[in-house]
Amino acid sequence: MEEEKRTVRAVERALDVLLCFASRHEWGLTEIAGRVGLHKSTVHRLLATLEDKGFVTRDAATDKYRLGLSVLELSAHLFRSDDPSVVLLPEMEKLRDEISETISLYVRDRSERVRIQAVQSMQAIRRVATVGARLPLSVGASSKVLLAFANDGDRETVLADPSWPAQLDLQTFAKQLDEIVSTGYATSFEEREPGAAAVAAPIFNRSGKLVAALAVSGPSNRLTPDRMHEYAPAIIESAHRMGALLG
Amino acid sequence: MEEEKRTVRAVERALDVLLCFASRHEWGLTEIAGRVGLHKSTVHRLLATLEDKGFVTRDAATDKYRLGLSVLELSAHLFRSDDPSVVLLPEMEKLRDEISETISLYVRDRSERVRIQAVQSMQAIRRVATVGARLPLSVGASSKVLLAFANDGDRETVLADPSWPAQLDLQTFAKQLDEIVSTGYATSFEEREPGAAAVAAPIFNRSGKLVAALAVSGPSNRLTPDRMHEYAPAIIESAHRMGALLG
DNA sequence: TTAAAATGTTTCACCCTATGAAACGCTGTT
DNA sequence: AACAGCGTTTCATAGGGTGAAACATTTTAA
Repeated sequence: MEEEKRTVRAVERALDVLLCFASRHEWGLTEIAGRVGLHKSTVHRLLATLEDKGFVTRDAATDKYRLGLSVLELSAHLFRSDDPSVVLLPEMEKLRDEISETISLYVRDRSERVRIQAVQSMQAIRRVATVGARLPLSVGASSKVLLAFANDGDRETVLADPSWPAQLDLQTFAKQLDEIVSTGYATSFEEREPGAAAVAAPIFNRSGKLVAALAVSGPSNRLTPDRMHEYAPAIIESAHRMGALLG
Repeated sequence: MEEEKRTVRAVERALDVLLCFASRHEWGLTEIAGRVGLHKSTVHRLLATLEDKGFVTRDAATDKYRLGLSVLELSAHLFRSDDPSVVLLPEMEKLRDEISETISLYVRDRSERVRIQAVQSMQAIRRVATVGARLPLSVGASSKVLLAFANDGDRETVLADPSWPAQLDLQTFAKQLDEIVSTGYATSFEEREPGAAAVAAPIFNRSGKLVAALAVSGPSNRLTPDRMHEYAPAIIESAHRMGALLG
């Protein structure tokens, strides 16, 4: 039970502080202290360090903390030219132009998924998808794709995760995933967000490894179940073409 | 001389490690240790912590370290809808369409400048400007604008900075800056990069505070000195309009 | 094939340094 | 004027970060 961790506590805490800014732009010192469960003076020191290195700044007006320019600097180097989010962008735009709905690209990160790329529909009513969003793996079409086509080991690890919602019946969920494997795509209708629906298909690289989920999402009155199944073949085909572009 | 620093050493070091990735995508442990001047085992622990929190990942193939998805997550929250880089984007695009050269937006950060927004020229030969780039404050049109229109205090602080290039004659440089204040804009011709030229004008917010520099840059054979002076009025006017949009 | 070099990983004893309680200063509110 | 809320600073304590060294593993050289 000892679970030796070879990490640095002070750094862990500082990064927790930094990650507060993934859910809100501006934080006060006391707010952060409350959220991360540390003493004010500790957080104060951590923030001073983060500020010194440019990872946070203080808003001139409100005096509250915000993300700093070092984050921007790093984000410029996040992706290489051969990364999925770069390589697949043109194909995503093509699919968007074909279907006229918002296209997202998700990868699994432990027991969550992260949207690593998005191109927006140009319709007046549209799904707006922000790159970088971290979402649960338990709901949504792309979640189910990422789980359904994962290695058995990965799938089990995720489902056994303590953060997994207990009310979900694992039996029926697993059956649902197996169904997705056989049809080759997944749909969700007002599953995570009311008024929104999505279709998703897996992207495998040339070695056959699941790399990402390609999702089409939009308002549920336009993206009806019928319409989604109608789009599915085009999405799967697009996902195939994308896979061929990856190492 | 003691200069009490109320920062956390371990965190400082971890952030230094992280900042390595601002100059290159992939790093090996030993490389990083050499760069930041720490022992392998120390860096190993710091990297383990950063990895645990998702700030770095290890490339499946090379086993080297890369930036992780937490950085992407944070970068999505870098700017609020009322931040310059967001508010000024449409006006930047307008200027780009008018002049057909790449437009950049810079802010000063201590003794450097950071490109916080950019829209690219659509010409075949163009200046490519990446958002997040950190550049010296000693050369380039926007540098001179950011210094020329800064508070006297700020200007002096920067020029007194130990990182300031010693070979630059402060007398003539200061005179140059004063000239820029009177003309209202600055130019640079193959100053920082051979083959590149730029014109820049200051953006003041409604309170009259210098917030950013607006720069037009392109290849020096197209953006000749004559052409730059010709463009200047339009750039200044655009910068004025931008300032009116800022609090 | 062996030897050597380089890279990443783990252990461990020492002592530096991160920690949180408490007190302080400041600003705005009642 | 009294109060509440926030950020800042100080300080004694012990908990934890540190780097040397040894180990494991892969890559390069001979």
